[in-house]
Amino acid sequence: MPELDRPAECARHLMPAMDTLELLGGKWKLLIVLGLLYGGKTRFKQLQKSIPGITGKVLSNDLKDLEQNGIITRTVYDTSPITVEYELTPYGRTLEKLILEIREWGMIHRQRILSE
Amino acid sequence: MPELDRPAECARHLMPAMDTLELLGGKWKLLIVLGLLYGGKTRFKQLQKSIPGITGKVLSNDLKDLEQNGIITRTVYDTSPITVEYELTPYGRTLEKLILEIREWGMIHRQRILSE
DNA sequence: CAGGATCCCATAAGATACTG
DNA sequence: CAGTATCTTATGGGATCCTG
Repeated sequence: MPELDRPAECARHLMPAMDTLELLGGKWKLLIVLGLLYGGKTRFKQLQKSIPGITGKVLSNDLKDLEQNGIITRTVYDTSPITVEYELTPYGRTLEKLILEIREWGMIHRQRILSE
Repeated sequence: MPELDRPAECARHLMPAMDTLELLGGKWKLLIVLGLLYGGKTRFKQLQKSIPGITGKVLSNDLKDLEQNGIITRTVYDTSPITVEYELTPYGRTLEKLILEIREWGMIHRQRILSE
């Protein structure tokens, strides 16, 4: 039996996971997507309020990043003052299962911590 | 219809996700767990080779962290030189579904990127 | 309202050398 | 082999102020 081809193993097993980590990495991105999953189309300020602790700058940066990755869309309305709404794309919504799973595990983990 | 109780919403929806992020956060922890999922009981050096790019220091730190969180066990064998093996705990294995899901999404994402 | 511009800092992570 | 110690750097993120 030949040794495992490590580089190939890496490409097939680890790299896709790294891709996801890169896309949703950082402290807030996943929570932003989660917020949009629950809130639907949401304005900037409203989104910020739904994620206690996040600053405007970080939210702005992360939203840009998510938009460039095709996860969300940004729509500007020419009101006065202007309003901007963010929304998950269909592609972004493919993250739903994953994110709910992450949250689910966290809930179980919380039970475990509390019952210790 | 009353306004949503934001703090409570936060606690129920966002905090569990943050918990998981904290536990698996950083650049490598998830890959370490993934490596142990695939490789089973694994020695330090072997684990390092299975995760190209990770340095000994980071691997060591992350393993300590995962051990303290009950995700993995560390077993020292009194050979010469000593060998140390790491293994997922049953609790750690509850992360399997989640981690495979993360990888799965990354694979689909990869397809999407390549076919653009 | 939605964010850009700045400044600042803590910390994660990399490089390297060393040890029981 | 399985780490630890030390140093260095990059950057993610926080705080604050400003603007169309």
